[in-house]
Amino acid sequence: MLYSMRESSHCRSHRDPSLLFSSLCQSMDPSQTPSSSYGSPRQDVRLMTLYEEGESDLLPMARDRCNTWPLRRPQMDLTNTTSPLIHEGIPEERDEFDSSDQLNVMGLSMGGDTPNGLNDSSAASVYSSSICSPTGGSTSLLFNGLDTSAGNKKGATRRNAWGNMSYADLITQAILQSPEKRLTLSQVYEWMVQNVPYFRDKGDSNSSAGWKPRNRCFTWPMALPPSVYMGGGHPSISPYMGYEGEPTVAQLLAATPSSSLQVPPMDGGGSIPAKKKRCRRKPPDQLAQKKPNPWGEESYSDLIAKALESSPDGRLKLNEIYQWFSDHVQYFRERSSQEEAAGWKNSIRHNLSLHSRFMRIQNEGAGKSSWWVINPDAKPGRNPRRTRATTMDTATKAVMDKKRRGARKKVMDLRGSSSALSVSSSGVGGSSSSILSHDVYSGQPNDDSLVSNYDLFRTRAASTSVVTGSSLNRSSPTLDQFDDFDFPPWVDSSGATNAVAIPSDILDRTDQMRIDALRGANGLPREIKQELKTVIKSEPGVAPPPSYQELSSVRGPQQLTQNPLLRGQLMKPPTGIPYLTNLNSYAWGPLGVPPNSCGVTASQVSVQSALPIDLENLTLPDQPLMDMDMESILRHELSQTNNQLNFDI
Amino acid sequence: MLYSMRESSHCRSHRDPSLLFSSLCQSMDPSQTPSSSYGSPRQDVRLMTLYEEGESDLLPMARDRCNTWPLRRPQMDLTNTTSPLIHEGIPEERDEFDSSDQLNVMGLSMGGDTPNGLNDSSAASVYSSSICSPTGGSTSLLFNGLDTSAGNKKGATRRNAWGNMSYADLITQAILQSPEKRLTLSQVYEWMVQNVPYFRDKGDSNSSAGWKPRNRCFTWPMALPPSVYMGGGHPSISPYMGYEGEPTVAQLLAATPSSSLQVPPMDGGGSIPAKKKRCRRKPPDQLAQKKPNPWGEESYSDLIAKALESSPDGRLKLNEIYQWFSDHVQYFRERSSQEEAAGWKNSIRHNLSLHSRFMRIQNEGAGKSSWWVINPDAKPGRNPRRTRATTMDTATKAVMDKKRRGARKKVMDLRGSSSALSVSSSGVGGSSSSILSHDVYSGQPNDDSLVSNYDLFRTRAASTSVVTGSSLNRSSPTLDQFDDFDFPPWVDSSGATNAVAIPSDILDRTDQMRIDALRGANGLPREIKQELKTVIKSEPGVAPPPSYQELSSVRGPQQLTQNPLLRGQLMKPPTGIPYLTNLNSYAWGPLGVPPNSCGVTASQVSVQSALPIDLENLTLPDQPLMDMDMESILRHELSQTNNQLNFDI
DNA sequence: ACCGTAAACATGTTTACGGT
DNA sequence: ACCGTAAACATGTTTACGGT
Repeated sequence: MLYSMRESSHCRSHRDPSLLFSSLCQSMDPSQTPSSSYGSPRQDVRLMTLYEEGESDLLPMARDRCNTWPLRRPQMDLTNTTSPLIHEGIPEERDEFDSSDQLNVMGLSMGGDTPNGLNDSSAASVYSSSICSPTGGSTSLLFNGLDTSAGNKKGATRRNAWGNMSYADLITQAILQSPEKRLTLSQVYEWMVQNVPYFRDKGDSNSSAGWKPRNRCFTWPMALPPSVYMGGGHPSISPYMGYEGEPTVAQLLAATPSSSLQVPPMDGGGSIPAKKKRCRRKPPDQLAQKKPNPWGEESYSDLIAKALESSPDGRLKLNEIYQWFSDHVQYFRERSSQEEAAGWKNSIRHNLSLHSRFMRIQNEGAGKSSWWVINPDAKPGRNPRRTRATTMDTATKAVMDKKRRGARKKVMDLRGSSSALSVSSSGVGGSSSSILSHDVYSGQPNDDSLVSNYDLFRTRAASTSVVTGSSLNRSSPTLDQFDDFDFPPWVDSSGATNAVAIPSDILDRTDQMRIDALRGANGLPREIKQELKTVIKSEPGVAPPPSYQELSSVRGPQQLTQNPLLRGQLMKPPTGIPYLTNLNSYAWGPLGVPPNSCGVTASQVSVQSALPIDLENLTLPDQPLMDMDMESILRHELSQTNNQLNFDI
Repeated sequence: MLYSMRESSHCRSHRDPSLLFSSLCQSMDPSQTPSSSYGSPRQDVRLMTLYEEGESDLLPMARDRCNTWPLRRPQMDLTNTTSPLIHEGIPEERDEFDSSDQLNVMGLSMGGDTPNGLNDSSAASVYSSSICSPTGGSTSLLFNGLDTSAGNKKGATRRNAWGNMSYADLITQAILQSPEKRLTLSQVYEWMVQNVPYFRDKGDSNSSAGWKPRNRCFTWPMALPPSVYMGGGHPSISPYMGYEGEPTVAQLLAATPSSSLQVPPMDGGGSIPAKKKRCRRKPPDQLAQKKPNPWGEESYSDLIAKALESSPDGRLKLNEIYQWFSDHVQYFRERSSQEEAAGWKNSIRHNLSLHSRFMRIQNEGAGKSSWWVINPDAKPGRNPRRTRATTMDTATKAVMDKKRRGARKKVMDLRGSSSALSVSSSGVGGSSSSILSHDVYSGQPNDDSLVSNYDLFRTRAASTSVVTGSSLNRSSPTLDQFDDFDFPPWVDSSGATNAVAIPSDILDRTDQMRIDALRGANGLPREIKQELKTVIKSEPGVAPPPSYQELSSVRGPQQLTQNPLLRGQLMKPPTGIPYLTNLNSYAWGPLGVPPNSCGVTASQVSVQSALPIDLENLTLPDQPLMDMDMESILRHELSQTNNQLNFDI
């Protein structure tokens, strides 16, 4: 029999809504925390409840295989009805439909029996199509089939969250159990959802990101039934121009392979162009609310900034940002399942990378992701975005090319030089010299308001970013990026002023120390300030910011109470008492280091008291440095001093 | 008609071997350089030659969508016959066969005409099945079809390397042009190869990584024909247990969907278990040669180390490592096409991450990838691998868990603390203090041979890696990693010795400066040393290492000639003239800084002459520091000095 | 122009598994 | 046990595109 297009519905919910309900509950568990480390097991342990075979103590976690799954809301939210957004939101937005939807168009009944006598002699495995299949209602499936024949030396180890069977095994099963011994991908998905408990809560047509193999390109139209595209008789669709060979009789007789059971989306029923046109109409409810986003007024960028500012250290890792979203915004909390979160997580990453407002800071330690901080040079509030790709014709593109590269370079400098401003323990000792480039690089009287930290940033980045070129064959394509670097207007890109970038280039890079300096310089946490003041006030003399809790536990609270700098972490340091970690970008500024167009003088400032060598005689190249190895230059310059370096202090 | 299994061959080569030849030439162009920056266009420009429509000046590059494509050699190498490896190597290795191979089993002829009169009214677009279809021999296909109906305001921009059509468009075309209006993925691939010029050189059944959508899981058995798995009558294969509904008559009549035309692999013809068993038999030629790998004796790890050591700076970015492989090893050079390189590139990344022999160093600047260097603490030659995953049962796993975490943590420390040893410009000034932890951390007399740089590394990493915990809700899962950190045996993990990690923790992090220090400490480039000596000798007084070429061009060669340190970059610096960038780990050592179990003394060494403040009174926590925020501690400690910091030097 | 969303990548980490 | 290979991820960057 053939299902009619309209009356067909998703098999699972069609047959057993209660099961769908329970699996939805699972997938919406807001207590779930995102995973942090690469590939570590024991995450998503909640899924263990779906697993019904033994040896459940060390299940590999189920991980998100795709970051860009389109985040359509599941059609119903049965677990959390407190948020109007869920019901006002995206559910009706079905113009970008899933492949199984598309496959539904033709409709197709899948037989419950095995009509063809293919001789697969499956003695061991017992699969039951637990929900949809006419043969079974069992929700507990056995997965002892495919491995039993071979000596399963490793059978004790469960390879996947659903058991020992690989995807290949499962798919093989699915295919073998199909009448034709072949399935479309959608049919395979469906089979998985129906027959593997683990996937049962992942089978919504629009929430299968984690395990469906079409992980990266979700617009891939899986064996679209012709009617979807033919329906409107779209004139741009070309006819079949010929596939080699003649179709077999069987092919000609074959029906369409669809088995999913949902109706096509409501999007413009008449003409569906082959070139998929995204249509994202804001749902009427939300329109009425005038909220720009379903979660409220804030943009992603705003929320990220909020998250970062709410962190005592002003920094968060990507995962922590995710978590902040889940913890603080109901909309995202309600979409924290693996599948649902992929989209907004993608947006977070996108925004982090895109906005000059944010800056990435390397987090040392293998396998640890970076810190994200507020860019201290970003104007408070929403910042203009960095160059964003826009579709334009070639000519425009060519014209804009150089400009764009320059703009992007600036952003890269800004963001990449985070550590350039960091302060080291030697900085504590008073010999940090990053301020040099500030004074020096502007090439004019000490105009802090004009120059800002930006100069510090870009100087260093311009000089350090190119050392790549030292590979033997000079074939590294990365060098091309810097061929036509745009200098800021106040920088003489061909003169000696650039040469003084050297001192800033070899700056220390204590990233983590730097973070507070950033905040001190500009990006102080606004929202959180009052919040933490309150905390401090409520526990006078005892309450450190959360990040000091370990410290407190180690040393006892009394030592913390006497420390004004501790509290100062979240405020601008009082004038005259420079922030410890603020030396480079902040503390030196107020002290009025005299501007000098020669970086050597600045070197003196920071170095002379510590070093007996005479760095004033440094001869610096009179060309821009962006294609030079700073290391080499510095080494050379020091060699000019006749190696009279004396480190025996 | 049906092709018999044996006589069938790949359509393309079957019909037009010359075209296959030319496209193979394209895909094997060894001059191709790997891409470097994220998503930047203009890479793979060689593919432009395949593009035959206008507006070719700004084509988006074709990027590799999948990193893990199995690297089977194409069946023939027509462009480069100088290497015996190509012909001795993998070609016959066909046990891990591609999906289209599998689909071939049943054979299927695809008609060249459109037998069914589906009414798609394609007025604008003209597709020709240029190679395989009986209708066309044209190699130039027009892709103006699908977009013409809608106002193509943005039609001027080519969205993909092959034109404006999305993958979806193309697939839609393919499907619509099929007799049944449905295709398997393999058939879609085949259609693409046959009908889209861009993909013409990418259509080898085992080299389509870049554009085939099954990007991440290549073992996905795409609608395997039953015979592949049923052939041996494997007992573990269960029968079809029931798919909902009844099969249609058409389904029952339907033939298998295969259209590719190759024979199944030679792998164990009798019983092919559903659980795919990887069989990688070394080809006989290679066996005879006794070379462990088709490219020779070296492991990936060896080659990577060679690459790094051959770099004047001892560091390379991932892309540069790729390039080195392509440039220096014929086997890889011959496999430098996007598809073919995916596998060995994956292996390179795998090795980089896996071996403690390698260390990643953050490269500042947004969007720039890290430097990879030789871990100075790695023993020369092949290093024992870091903990590698082994399949084991749950009990063993549980037992080993803690141990493994400890071991892995060590590796992480080793690798993550790269920048801890870096030297800053302030280091140039003489106030770097990273050696402190060396003296101090060993907690015993100055025994360099025993302690090694490892101590430096791990101290810092242990103390800095945990600052994460400061997020407000303490829910960051990353903290869990450090719950049971294993200290090296010579470290008192609960005593005061750890406290002195502080000075090293707040070290400067001039990563790039650090690299030579690393080499000085241990990982000096062996192979390249003689090579570069030769260069220097052949051009006495003029020849700098490659990385100084820009410098040379800027300043003229004479300045370089006088610089012993320049040449010293690739050698250990002469005693008494410490490497400029070597201060932390190297230069201080020979000077014999007296060992002291209190880090404060070390601080004095580096700081006292530069700073008026008295850091000797630092009170340090008497607990291990790995769960503390160094920033906070330092700030606190400085606060103990009553804020009498004076930076006005 | 800004933004959310989707997507295509590059880079990096970890686990699995078969061959030796 | 080491290694090559495959694979499944996480993280980060960039482009595209539609809505406003």
